[in-house]
Amino acid sequence: MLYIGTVSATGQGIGRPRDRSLDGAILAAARELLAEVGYAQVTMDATAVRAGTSKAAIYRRYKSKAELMFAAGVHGAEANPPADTGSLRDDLFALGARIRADMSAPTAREVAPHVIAEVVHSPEVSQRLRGVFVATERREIEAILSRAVLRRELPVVPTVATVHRMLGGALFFTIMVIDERVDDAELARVVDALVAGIHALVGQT
Amino acid sequence: MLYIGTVSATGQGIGRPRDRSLDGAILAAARELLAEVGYAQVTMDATAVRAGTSKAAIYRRYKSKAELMFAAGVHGAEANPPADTGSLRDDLFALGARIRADMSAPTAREVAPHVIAEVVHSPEVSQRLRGVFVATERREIEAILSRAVLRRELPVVPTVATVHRMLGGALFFTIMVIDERVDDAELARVVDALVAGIHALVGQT
Amino acid sequence: MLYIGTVSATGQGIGRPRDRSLDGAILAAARELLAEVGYAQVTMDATAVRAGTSKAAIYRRYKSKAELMFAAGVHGAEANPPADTGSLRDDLFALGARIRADMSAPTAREVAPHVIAEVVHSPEVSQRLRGVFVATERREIEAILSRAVLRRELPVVPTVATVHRMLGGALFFTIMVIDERVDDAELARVVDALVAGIHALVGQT
Amino acid sequence: MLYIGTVSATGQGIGRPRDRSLDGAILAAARELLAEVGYAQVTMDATAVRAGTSKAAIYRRYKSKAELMFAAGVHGAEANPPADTGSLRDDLFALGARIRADMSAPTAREVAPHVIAEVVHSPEVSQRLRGVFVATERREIEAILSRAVLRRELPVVPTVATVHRMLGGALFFTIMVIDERVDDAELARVVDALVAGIHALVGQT
DNA sequence: GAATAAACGAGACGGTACGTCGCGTCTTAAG
DNA sequence: CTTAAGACGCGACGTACCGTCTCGTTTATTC
Repeated sequence: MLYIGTVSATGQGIGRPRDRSLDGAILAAARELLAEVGYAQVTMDATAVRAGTSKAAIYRRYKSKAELMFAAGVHGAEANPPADTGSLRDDLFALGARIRADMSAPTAREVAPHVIAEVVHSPEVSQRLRGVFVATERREIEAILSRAVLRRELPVVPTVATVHRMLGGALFFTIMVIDERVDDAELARVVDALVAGIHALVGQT
Repeated sequence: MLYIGTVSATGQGIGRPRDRSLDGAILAAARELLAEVGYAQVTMDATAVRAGTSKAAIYRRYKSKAELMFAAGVHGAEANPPADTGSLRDDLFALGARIRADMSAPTAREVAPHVIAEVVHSPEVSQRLRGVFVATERREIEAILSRAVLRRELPVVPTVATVHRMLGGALFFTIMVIDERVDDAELARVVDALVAGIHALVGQT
Repeated sequence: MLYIGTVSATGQGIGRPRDRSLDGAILAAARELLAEVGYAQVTMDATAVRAGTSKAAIYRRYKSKAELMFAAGVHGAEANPPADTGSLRDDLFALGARIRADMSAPTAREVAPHVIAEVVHSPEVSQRLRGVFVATERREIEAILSRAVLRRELPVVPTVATVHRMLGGALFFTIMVIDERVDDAELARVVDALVAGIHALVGQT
Repeated sequence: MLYIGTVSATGQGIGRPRDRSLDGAILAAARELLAEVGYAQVTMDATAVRAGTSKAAIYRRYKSKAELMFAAGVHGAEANPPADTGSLRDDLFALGARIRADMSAPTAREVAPHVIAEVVHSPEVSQRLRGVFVATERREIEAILSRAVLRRELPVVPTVATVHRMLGGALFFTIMVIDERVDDAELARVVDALVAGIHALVGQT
């Protein structure tokens, strides 16, 4: 879900080459600890020990604990846009189901609050968040809405940001803040209401 | 907005009574520092100095920095339910505007992420959050929806939780996560879509 | 052994009179704790609780922890000069045995090091120590030596301070510093050597 | 004079080696502060600042303030046994003069009381004290007495411990407890008495 | 008998130091 | 040049204790 990205250059060239297997070991160790003890209790020392390496190796790859945690909180950030289901309603449901899954991942639940805590202080984090994560979701929503227009379900594409807010917000808020699970029935209610809202936004009664 | 609550007992009874003026001084100091330097940079020592007291006095009232920050992040938690505006749409707009204001407060923006970070680990925090903050908002929404039913705008009261998720979620997500401001026009779009969604939920076309 | 003395005035006169039973309760509590946990681990709060009273009552009697500990470390400071045994050697042995007993008392062993730690910094403590404790012992030694002169064991009274240093020092050093017990045989050796030394000091071969 | 010894392992081997220059800086800082403000007023923070380092570096070397103070109270513990002066009396005077100097050192006067305060509670401290400090002095006294036997001043070597008690005790007691200076005349009196006592111990009239 | 004045218990208060912990950097030897 | 190991500077945390204070209450003496 989140993708904030690592920072360090590859370091290819002269000298001893970087041990690529450490990349995975470090991330795996970080993810495990994240899930086991939680963000605040993860320490760089413990991560290094778990990964069978040293702090120096970690700091050569991530410039801070926050960077490492961000990286560890990311699934793969791979763009796997849900396929066309044939209707606006089902497309939104499929997207909602994927977002729900992403947000429910333990590592995501650990890391997300700390990312949004930094948003206020770091324009850079704020921009990376919008540029990668938000932009991806909005692109997917735009694709879904465009398909609906092609399908003649909608006359025009409504404000993408508004749709995004309502779908993503409802899920984020419920899962992260209210700490409730979203079952399929509830997701269906949200999506149904959202579809009605979308029609209202584009001026259909 | 947030109310997590202090923990310490009142201490009434025998012995020197708590200096009630310190309660305010400590909270004020914490709020000022929170707004000035941000959650992570607030220190208990600095708070004590700013409040003109000592760490011991703070720890007599809050059992950790987190508790103090939570308390400081609370506005007043006063229930000031928006008055009846005469229509469902305007009632929701007014409520949305108040929630927007609460969430935009600097102290709330600082503290909220840390609260939701603890939700996963502390059932107690989770319950306090739901029991106070969420319950209050849902009660207000229920009142609004009930008035709409009385007004014959709606045939029955729809699922309150769903409405809450969509309104609160859209605002929280936009303000805290996406880090965008919500102007009146955008709030109107959200509320309009939500009203349409509410009608859909209760089975009107 | 040590007598440093309490400080507070009696407080007789108008108002509620001091509860004299507290005097004993406080001292007893302090002595018990001193023996149980040691000087550093005795706290004023614990002493108050043990004595069934409050810190205020203690601080009305002693102006600091050090004062209380000093008082608690004192036996009775009662002057009970050993009776005339009939010979210099036996008089010194009897005195040595009493000093040995005083120094071996658990409370004395706890308090004495802290008293001598203050000697360097507080001329007042230094003077009180010399004026009460040292002066008493030297008076006793002078009495013993005078009796020996009367008995014709010695031609004149030697330097009292030197005799005091050697007897008191040997015992203090062995018990407090070297942490060895002084049995009667060893005490006898010390006293015998001291008697010979005394004769040397007054010029007898 | 006192040697209690540091505790931490050398830390030789892999990893960044201990900065040996810090060892000296920390000890020097501790000694300075000890002499300037006294044991109780020395703080670990101030010591760290004075040494140009951090508390962590100190605690890596000493496991508590007491350990550091003990180490700082030690002169050099270098065994510099006084040379043969040609007579028992002068050998003892020379040794007494050196002990007097050691005990008069400000750091020793500060630390010694606290060491002997711990003797009662810590068998380890008690043993270290006896094993290093007492053993060294007794070895020196034994050497002196053996030379006297070779010189035919004495028929046999008397009980070393008794001689040690009387010499060391008289000095310790006078300097640390009674808080009086020991001038050469007084030291001579003590030594003369002691020599007579030694002869008595070995059976000469 | 009421007023006064101080002792009492309980416990909060300001201050200060302790010892611990984690971050991110630096330094070594080994590869 | 990377790695493993671990020391380093920094700075905050939460705890503990001292000696003071502020209450409400109790207990004598004085008016």
